[in-house]
This record gives sequence, C-alpha cells and structure tokens, in this order.
Amino acid sequence: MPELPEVETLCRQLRPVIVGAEITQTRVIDPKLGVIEGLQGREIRGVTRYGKTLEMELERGLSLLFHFRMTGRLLWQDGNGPLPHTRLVISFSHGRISLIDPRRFATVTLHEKRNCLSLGSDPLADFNPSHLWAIAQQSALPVKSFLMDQRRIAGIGNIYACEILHKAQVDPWRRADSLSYKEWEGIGEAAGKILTRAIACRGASVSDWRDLFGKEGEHQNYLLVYNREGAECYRCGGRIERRKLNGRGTYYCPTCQNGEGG
DNA sequence: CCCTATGTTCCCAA
DNA sequence: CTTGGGAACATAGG
Repeated sequence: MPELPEVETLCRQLRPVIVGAEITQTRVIDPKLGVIEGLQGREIRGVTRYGKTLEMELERGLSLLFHFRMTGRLLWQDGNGPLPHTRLVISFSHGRISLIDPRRFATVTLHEKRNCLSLGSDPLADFNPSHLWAIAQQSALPVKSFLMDQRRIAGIGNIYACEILHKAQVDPWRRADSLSYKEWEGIGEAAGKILTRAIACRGASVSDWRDLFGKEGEHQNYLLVYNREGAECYRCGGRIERRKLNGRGTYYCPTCQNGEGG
C-alpha cells in the first residue's frame, strides 16, 4: 500500500513522537516476521525513508528497516487494546507503535551495519530531467514500468505512476527510451507536484491506508485517473480506461495520453 | 465461485 | 542480458 508519500508521512509523524525516546519492550506477534531482539533499552536516534523503506536508526549502529508491501502500516497508541491484524508492537514509556498488516507481506529487519539497499535515486531528492532522460536511454521498458522500477527510481508505485503519467500526458505503454527530453521534463515536474501534494495530504486512503494516528489521508480526493475507470477525464472530458500492464491495473485517458508526444 | 487489491521476488519463455 | 507473463506470498472485500 504505502508508496513514497505514505512512508514519508509516517516518517514525519514519527520523528516528534519517538526520536530521543527509549524502547522499553518489543513484542513479535506474527512469527512470520522472524526474530527481532536486542531493541530493549535503546534510544531512537532518527527516522529516515529510502524509497518505500522506513528506517528507525537506533543507538550503537543498529537500524530497524520496515517495508510495508501492500497493507502494512504503523499506528501510534497511548491507550486502548491492540487492533486486529497487529503483527508487532514496539513500546515506549509514553505509548507504543503497532505494525498492522492484514495480508502479512510486510517485512521488518534489523541491521548491524550501515544498510546497503540497492535502490535508485529518490524522486524528492533527485528528479531532474537530465538524470531521468539519461537512465531512460538504457531501458526499453514501458515508461510506467520504468517509473516503478525501484532500482532505477525509488518510491513510486502503481497509484502514483498512473497519476504522474496522466498529469504529464504520457501514454504508460510508451518505451522509456522513446521519450523526448521535453517529455522527461514534464514527468519530473508532474512527479514533484503530485508527490509533494500527496505528502501534504498525508497520503491516499483508497483502501486500508491510515496515517500514524489512524486518520485517513486526503489525497484520494485529488486522484486524476486511479480508481476512475469509466469516469470523465478532468482535462479533456475523455473516458478513463483501465488495462493491465505487467499485471497491474493501469488507469489512463486514451484521449489525452497518446501519440509520440514531443 | 469469480474478481480485485497502494509490492516484491522468483521461475520460465521469447 | 532484456523483457513479459504468471505464480507465489496471505487476507479481505465486492
């Protein structure tokens, strides 16, 4: 579920709550997560995001990495009992963080050293057109699959890939190496605007997503194409279609996202 | 029963 | 090596 804006939302909400706080207890409820030990008594030094991965940096070079996959999320609680599908609880003196994950695909791993994730550049940090154009010259993938390839660009998933391509007026099936420099400028600009607004909205709650405090995000109210099959395109009035691309539902407007572009 | 699902990985075929 | 398709993982909802 969580793509870049959702994971960034968790990071920003977690920092004021847990940085500087000490873990008092860790409880692994779903054995599928594996063994997670040695956290007790350690202080949280920082919270960082790498693409869709969230890192809690701990004292003495330990680092806890979360990947939420499809339905994972974190919830801060200072009262009440555990919610259904709680898989892990990390407690502090002033409250606790629960990992909630109905489908159980999320992963939590503990690393001793500096982590070595093989991810591409982060769109928020490095989404300039010359870089995009340069790496696209080596790929014959459809541009949507290219944007979602985490080794090339980290953080964009199915929803935001659809949204960015619609805003940039690019057909998702175009080969990445066939786009002009001008089109990559358009994609970079669209990505910046969409991701920034999605973060300001605390993500898109199209189904399970909730922020750290259990609240829905707002970005689902601004979606241009995702989940809008059969509806009117806001730009040209055409009919939004949904087709599969590499097994993923792909929403687009065949009227204003077509042709070779510039 | 059917289909779908914000992700990743692995196997197999061109 | 590259790309695409399908399955797998596990569960809920329409």
